[in-house]
Amino acid sequence: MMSIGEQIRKLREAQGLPLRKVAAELDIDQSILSKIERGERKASKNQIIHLAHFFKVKEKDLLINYLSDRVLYDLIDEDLAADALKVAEKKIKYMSKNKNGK
Amino acid sequence: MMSIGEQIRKLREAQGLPLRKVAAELDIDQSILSKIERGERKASKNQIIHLAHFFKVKEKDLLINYLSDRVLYDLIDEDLAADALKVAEKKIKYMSKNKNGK
DNA sequence: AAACATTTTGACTTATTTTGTCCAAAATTA
DNA sequence: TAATTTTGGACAAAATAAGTCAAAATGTTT
Repeated sequence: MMSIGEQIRKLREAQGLPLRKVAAELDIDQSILSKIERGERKASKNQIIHLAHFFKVKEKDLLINYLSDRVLYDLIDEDLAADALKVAEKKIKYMSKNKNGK
Repeated sequence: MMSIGEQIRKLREAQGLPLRKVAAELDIDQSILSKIERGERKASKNQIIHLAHFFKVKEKDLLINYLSDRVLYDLIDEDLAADALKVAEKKIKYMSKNKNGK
């Protein structure tokens, strides 16, 4: 279990690529990618998808990690975080049971 | 189980108060409160706390509902939502186990 | 139905946050 | 130490969010 930033860095280093190369692929400055990897900035969903293709891993794997990080970001410093997550799960279940995703 | 907006509206109507009154309490225009109640706008955390005091309900009750809604907002339209929530829970547990909340 | 109160809608403005560029300093590697 | 890579920060641009205001719509009384 690791953050999306850590995961990206691991993938990049596994290929021995510098920030510069991967950043160019995403068409952003290398400093931003550096910040994304260290959790100082958030990536966009499109960037995550792009990286999944580039590194040849399943979109799903990166996206789940990405989305869970975003969720945690909302709950940072909240001691009700765990409770809120539980309620969110119930709401999700309720929604997907009754409605067609609306 | 209901959204934070629905909950606020229920509380307000239970007191027979018009939007105008409660909005004045929050020091915002009534149109915004209307939108908050219908989920068209998001309330701030401070507004939620203010409302909890005003309606004399536990902060915790409103906050959990509020936070879970925010989490869902991130995950709307994501079919990986349920998976992401599960991972988020694991991360939360991991964090609160090892670290002091940092 | 007229009058009144409340709620909703939308056009518009202002703040705030996010996302990025650029470049230099720091760190790492050769 | 020279070259390469990574990080940090000042700044700009873009996107998002939050608000005001007034009019339209809806609901309620008399």
